[in-house]
Amino acid sequence: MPASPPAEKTTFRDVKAEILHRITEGPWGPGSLLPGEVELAEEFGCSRTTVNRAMRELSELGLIDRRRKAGTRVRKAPLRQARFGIPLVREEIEATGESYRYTLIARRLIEAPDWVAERMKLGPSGLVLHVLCLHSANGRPYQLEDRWINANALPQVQDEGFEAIGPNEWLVTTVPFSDVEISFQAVAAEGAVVQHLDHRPGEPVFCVERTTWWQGAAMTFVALSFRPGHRMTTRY
Amino acid sequence: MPASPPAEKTTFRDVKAEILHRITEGPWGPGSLLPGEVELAEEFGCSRTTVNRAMRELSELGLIDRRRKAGTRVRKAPLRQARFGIPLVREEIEATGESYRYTLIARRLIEAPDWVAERMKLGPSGLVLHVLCLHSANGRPYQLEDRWINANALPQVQDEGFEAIGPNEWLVTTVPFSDVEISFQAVAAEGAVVQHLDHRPGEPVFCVERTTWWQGAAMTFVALSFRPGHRMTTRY
DNA sequence: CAGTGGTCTAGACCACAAC
DNA sequence: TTGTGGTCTAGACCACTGG
Repeated sequence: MPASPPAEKTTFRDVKAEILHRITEGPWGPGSLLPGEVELAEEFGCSRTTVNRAMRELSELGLIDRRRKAGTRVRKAPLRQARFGIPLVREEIEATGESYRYTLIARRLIEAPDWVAERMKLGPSGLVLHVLCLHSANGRPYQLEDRWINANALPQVQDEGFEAIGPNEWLVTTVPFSDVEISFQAVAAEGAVVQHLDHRPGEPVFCVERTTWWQGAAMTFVALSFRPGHRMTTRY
Repeated sequence: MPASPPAEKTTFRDVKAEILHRITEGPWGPGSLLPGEVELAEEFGCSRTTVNRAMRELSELGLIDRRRKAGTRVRKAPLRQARFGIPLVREEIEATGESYRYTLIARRLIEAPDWVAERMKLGPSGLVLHVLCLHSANGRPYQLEDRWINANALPQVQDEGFEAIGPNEWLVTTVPFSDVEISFQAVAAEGAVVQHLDHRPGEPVFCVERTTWWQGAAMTFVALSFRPGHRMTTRY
């Protein structure tokens, strides 16, 4: 006689997919109340733990709203959130099949200018290493990196010439961080951006700024300017 | 005699925090191999399940790399990823304490122009509802919404005048979606953006484009242009 | 092949919040 | 007060993959 088929267990992925299905195409429209975990566990023939994990993940995705005693409801307006990967420039470029090149433009150890000191919340005598460098794709300018590194907190940075590798790559493998603030904006091209990035003065530039903190102190602040026409894209 | 203290159980949060601590400030530097789940469970006096959840979440955060048989390692270059919330404009504005106002500028039912048809992958005779509207904060223009809605897939949209509420709010409570593509860029101000958003021609504009799909068809495409100086910021 | 993570289970207790 | 989700446990089997 044939052995009974493996009788696959219901996985939390199965449950998650089925609930998702019922939400997007089935009977559970926006605002509706879902059955409790126990009930669903019975229906799906699995343990409550499994249902719980499925629903927890849907909750993290922002599709449902869970409250003790009140139960689980489908969100009326799904929490819209997008995740962006922030790759190393080198990887971003090489991923498209283009060749990557790094060029150091300037490197100075100085007192932080006021605006930088403010951004990084440096006290007086804020010694910083300022590095300006260019990342190119197939020989054409791709991204200009305007980097400021806290030289008091990271004295070893003074031994780095950054002739061959960018501060970006040095930092990620050397400096821990606990907190990152990142912002996107559109600015008008000027100065170094015009000079090194094939921009005409006043032309729109997509710009990313990032401050990295560790133990309450800013380790580094960077302004990244991209070549004309750059887009940052994601799907979810 | 005093009852013995509650003898708090170790939670997965405790474990997560402790591991995080050892990674960022302790002995587990980038690249190092962490103890196995069983070993950690013994050390922390909890079940393997608890350790597993803690490590799974750290893995989702991109801080550690887990592989069967190989064990768990601290990532050399932490996966950089940023999460951006995509709020309704109304909420974004009201959250800052400013007053919100909606203004309909234009509404036309037309054949999709080529560039829109391409974006939304519409076939021939792609009927779309085009809505242009403005979101203001404290009476000043804040965001211009250039919206295209698939009128074949969503015939009921033709009954909506959009005089009082924006297509944005109508859509989120009406149309399900399975897939979203979003992109950010810097563009030069022109046309309606200049006319309605206090931009001078050629001035940089921060622009978000979003296409929303359901069951393989594009439901809507929108281009959002922000007032001068707008920043999109997040922390993680 | 054997070690490590991935997941399921059945049961339990608890915290919160709606009633 | 009581129902619902949040979490822990101890044990089990399995899947992947490195050596």
